[in-house]
Amino acid sequence: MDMNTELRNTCIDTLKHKGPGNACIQCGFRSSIFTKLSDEQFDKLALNKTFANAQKGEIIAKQYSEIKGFIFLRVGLAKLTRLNNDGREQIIGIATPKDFVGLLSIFSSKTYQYNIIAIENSEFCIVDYNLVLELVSTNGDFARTLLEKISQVADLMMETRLELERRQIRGRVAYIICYFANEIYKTTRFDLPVSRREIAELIDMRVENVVRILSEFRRDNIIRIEGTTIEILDQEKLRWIKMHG
Amino acid sequence: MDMNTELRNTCIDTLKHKGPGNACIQCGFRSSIFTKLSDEQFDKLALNKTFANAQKGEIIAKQYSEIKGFIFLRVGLAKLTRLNNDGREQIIGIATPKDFVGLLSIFSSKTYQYNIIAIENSEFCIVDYNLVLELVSTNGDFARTLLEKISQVADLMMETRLELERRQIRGRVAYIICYFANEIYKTTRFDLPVSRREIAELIDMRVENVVRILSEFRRDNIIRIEGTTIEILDQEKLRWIKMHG
DNA sequence: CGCGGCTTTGATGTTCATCAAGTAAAGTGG
DNA sequence: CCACTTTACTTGATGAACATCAAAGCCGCG
Repeated sequence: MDMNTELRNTCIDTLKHKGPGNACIQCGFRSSIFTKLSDEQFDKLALNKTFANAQKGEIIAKQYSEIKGFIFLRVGLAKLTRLNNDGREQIIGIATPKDFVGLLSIFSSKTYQYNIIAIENSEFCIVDYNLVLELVSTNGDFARTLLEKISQVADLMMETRLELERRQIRGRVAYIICYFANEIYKTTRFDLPVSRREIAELIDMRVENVVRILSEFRRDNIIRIEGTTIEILDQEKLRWIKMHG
Repeated sequence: MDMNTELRNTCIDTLKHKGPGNACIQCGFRSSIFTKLSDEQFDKLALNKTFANAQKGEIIAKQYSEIKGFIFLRVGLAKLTRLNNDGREQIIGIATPKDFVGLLSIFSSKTYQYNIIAIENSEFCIVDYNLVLELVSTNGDFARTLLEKISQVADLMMETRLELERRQIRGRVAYIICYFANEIYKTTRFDLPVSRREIAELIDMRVENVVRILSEFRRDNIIRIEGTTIEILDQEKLRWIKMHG
């Protein structure tokens, strides 16, 4: 966690510095969607943002609560969830570092459409909502960047849902394991940040079946499980199941 | 179809008129997302748009083909589809009059992410892509309107997918019938514009099961079916199935 | 007429949710 | 520190929901 604390210090420092153009470079905040802002505009933004962190399991934002600002996830992982009418919790997606969490629906409503809950200890910045709106109105290039970003997020989200929908349980579990390995941790061996129940909620299946498939994968030497750690042993076979399972 | 031809004439007329602020009022084109444009800006847009129509079944835009412009559906209905890796056609959603079809992913890629196919005889306008981009850059208020619109579309799309996902087949079929009745035709008696197969693709089920459930609904006097016409007889029961089925 | 596409119904097997029960791990209060 | 509760994980058995296969009727069209 050396890098994380270093990042935090960097960003907190820049809050005091407020040297034009230097702020928040290392944590990727500026390069995420704010490249088209002038130094003055960006500094104003940087000064009006607040820093916060959340322990694993902590709620960062509640569904239907008023939107206070844009949430930029600096370090950690968070899940987006929503409560169904029938009382079941559904996980929409997972936010990774450098994401603006819930960006997609932020312009359509005064309230968050989803719960945002940390699934790893997380650090994030909250940028004032009205300030961003003002910038959209006054800086067209920034607005265009934002449009592109939102469009990308939407595409990715739909793609994920549609891909999951058409798969059966084996394919879905394989999909999720690959997702964590390739998209998030970029390694074949990682600590699962979510419980079996959460995996089930993420792929719209039942806990028991998720467990069953994981056991099956283990029995077939496709993965190894040690506590919360998962290691992919047979990438080929897993990919095959992901595509055809 | 009197109203439709009237609308078409209206819009085609305005192309010749180009009187500031008067163009395309009746077909809802301007009020959709262009309210924040100056009259000059809007007129330039209106002059650079092309009018087209598509017969039922005709392809308006192909997945992965280059984006020529923003497609504004004036009259008719269109489905958004995509081809899965396994060769199955999946229907993402249905576009209704006054929709900018595929707006959601239009800023993220140079190519259309979905097929757009007319499921009723349709009329649409295509607005030049680069012109809109230019307007985004130069008119911040317009950009903001666009952001709100995209955000709404994204929310609605996700909502629909998530709602469908968690239902079983009876609930899904009921959901779709209600959707056509309430959202599209706004009457309890209407002509289904889609085949049984298309309903199946829309709700991610098999044709046979869709047919079975429709027959079941008919047997239980929930709906009446005459050819392609569907009439809802027991709205209460249908709504109940939609919610709890 | 005959062909292909769409629709419909029945029979059958697979997949998955549910129920049940038990183990392990982790927190809680005395 | 230990009994006690709670929560997560795991496996098996059973039934419900759905896909698949098969077959037949219908309709439009060349």
